[in-house]
Amino acid sequence: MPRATTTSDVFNAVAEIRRREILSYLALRERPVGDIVVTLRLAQPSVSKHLRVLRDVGLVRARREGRRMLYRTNAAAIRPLHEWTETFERFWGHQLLRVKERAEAKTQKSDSTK
Amino acid sequence: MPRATTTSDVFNAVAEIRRREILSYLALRERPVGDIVVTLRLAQPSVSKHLRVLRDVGLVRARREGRRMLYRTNAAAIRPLHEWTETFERFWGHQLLRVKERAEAKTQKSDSTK
DNA sequence: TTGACATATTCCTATATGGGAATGTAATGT
DNA sequence: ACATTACATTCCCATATAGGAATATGTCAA
Repeated sequence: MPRATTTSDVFNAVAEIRRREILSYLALRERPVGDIVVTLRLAQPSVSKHLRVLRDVGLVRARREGRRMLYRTNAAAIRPLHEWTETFERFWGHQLLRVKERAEAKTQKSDSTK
Repeated sequence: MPRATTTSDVFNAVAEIRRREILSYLALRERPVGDIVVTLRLAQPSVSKHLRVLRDVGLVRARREGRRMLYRTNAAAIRPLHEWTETFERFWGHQLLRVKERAEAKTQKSDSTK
């Protein structure tokens, strides 16, 4: 089985660094494709393809303005990612504690850790 | 060019749902491989391979205890991900505002938005 | 209509999967 | 030494890229 599709979910979509860069760029404000091409120095077809992926998972929204397409980041779609990482937040502190605990256990050198 | 390696960074490593499940499971406490196999109902080789990826990017730590290998999640390695998503946090509110603004603009139906 | 501009799609290719099956390796018990 | 338990690695394969090149689509201007 191959890897999951980039459009299968937000996690897969942001796995690509170019797409993360695009998201950061479009978070500030709406921009036409050409601006992304120039600013991030990517080939135009490449940008269009990345935007397609981001659009499919709802990470960006688009609207047409004349010949140009204006894209902007839909920050709300990043929330699931944020929330998932947040579930680990409480363990950051715990792990420091564990290091301390192990250090103490070592000092006493009697506990068989089982 | 193919997709980046799963071990290229944390973003790619967590793109796989099985690996996210493993991380959640190992966040609570240290576990041997066999427990993951039984609990998450995955083939043993599959679990070993996922653990290998997670280890390579520092998302889990391992230590041997007799025949068993005990793995645990290294929550700190998830921080970069958490911090990246956090940069978008301030836009969640802004976007709600924008929706409101657009709704109001529509009501007045006079502004040509440019 | 014709041309120019802006973006999207298609075609091609090398590559990195993730799962299944089979096999390799390490540690323990007898 | 040998069998058993617990993991790790290797081999095979179908599949989804991401980039480059070429082409298609859409919009405006003269």
